[in-house]
Amino acid sequence: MSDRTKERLLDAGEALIAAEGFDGATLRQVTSAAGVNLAAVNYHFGNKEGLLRAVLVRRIGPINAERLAKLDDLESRATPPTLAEVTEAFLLPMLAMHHDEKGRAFIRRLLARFYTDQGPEWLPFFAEQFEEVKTRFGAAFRACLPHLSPSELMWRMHFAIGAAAHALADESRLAVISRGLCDPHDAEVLMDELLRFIRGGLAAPEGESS
Amino acid sequence: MSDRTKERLLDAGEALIAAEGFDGATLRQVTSAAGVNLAAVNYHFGNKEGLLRAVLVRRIGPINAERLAKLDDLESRATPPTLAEVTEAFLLPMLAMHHDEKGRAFIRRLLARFYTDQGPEWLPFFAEQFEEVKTRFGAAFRACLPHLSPSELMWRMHFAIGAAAHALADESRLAVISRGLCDPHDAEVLMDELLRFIRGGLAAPEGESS
DNA sequence: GCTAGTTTCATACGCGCGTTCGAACTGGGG
DNA sequence: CCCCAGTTCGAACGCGCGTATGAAACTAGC
Repeated sequence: MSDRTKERLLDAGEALIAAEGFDGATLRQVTSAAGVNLAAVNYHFGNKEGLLRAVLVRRIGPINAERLAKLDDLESRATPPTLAEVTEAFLLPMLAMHHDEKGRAFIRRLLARFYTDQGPEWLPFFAEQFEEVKTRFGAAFRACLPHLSPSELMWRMHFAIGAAAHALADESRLAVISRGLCDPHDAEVLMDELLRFIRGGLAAPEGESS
Repeated sequence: MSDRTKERLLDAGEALIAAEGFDGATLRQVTSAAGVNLAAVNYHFGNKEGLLRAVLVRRIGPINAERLAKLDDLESRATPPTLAEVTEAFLLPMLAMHHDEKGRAFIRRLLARFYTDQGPEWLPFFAEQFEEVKTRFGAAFRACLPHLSPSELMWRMHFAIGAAAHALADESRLAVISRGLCDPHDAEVLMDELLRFIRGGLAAPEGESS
């Protein structure tokens, strides 16, 4: 049965690429962890990069679907959504993955890393994966923040994503610099603080020009 | 002359590691770009990782020195520094590097990337490099934001660094998602918007607990 | 129970990597 | 003039990588 092998490869590939990075994880490690033959990756995914694409798509798809579903809910109500609600609809589906170990590993070492780290060759891939989310949430944020110019809103969404990606990617730096005061694994506090910071940043007074 | 070779290696190493990543850049590329023998890296820096450390130290040192100098200036005045001033003292030395091509490449692909991307084995290195900056600026921010609990301040500094690292690391994503509305290379606008966002985030209302 | 198609397997190839080593070179002090 | 410590050089080693290939094993339909 082919599906079994494919799934095992996706699982092992996700875990190992998350742990070691795309270059760091070798096909020998992946196939051996999956309990399949070395050649299986090339048979099922063409090559190593094909495996990475499949791993990313499998995780990103559901997250973005949930984001859009939450936004649908908000927009189907009588009253227009607030900034806090739109922000939550955007961030919660990602933060929810923090609850299980595998999801956390994926988001930290794969999604956040690749989103920060991507070479230009991955831009079309990400643009396609996030196209609908970007459009829909851009409009929703604009409705909450009518005082911002379009470009200013784009800048701030960009910064917000950066803050989120960085916070999610962090495993231990925060614990070290805060001397144990903050625990980056505590998803609830993280979400709380992150939402507050991002709302504050998004809602900051507009600049004088443009 | 040894210093010449060392410097050429640092220059070439910085450029190539920034362009290709640490794993991606090969010693053959680096030494050939530097016009020196392949073995020179191992002679002068011990091994490939030694070269990376030297590259990082050469750039990070002056940035942090300038940060602290700016903070000294602020604190030697009669009136206590404002949040905006402390934020600028922290961010400007990094953003100033955006003005020349090499500095930009370094900060984007090396500093931002490594700060996000570091494995646990690099934590002591970064902790040592940033120890004084963290302590001094932590105190300065706390003086500006007395309503925040220590842990809440740490979280927000963490998010602020994430937003900055992400914004600095970006080469073209913002231009794509904004459909050309925003130019991530425009250091002046970037600084302006980033400062505004971060001030807004840092100054957000405090949470109810802890 | 044979056959055609799909999937898995063992194995090998070629390549480029980081590192090593001893010889060749260099220039300033005896 | 030569010596010697510091530096550069060419060449090689061993290794692990991604990929390719062809045979073996499996799975259904007739």
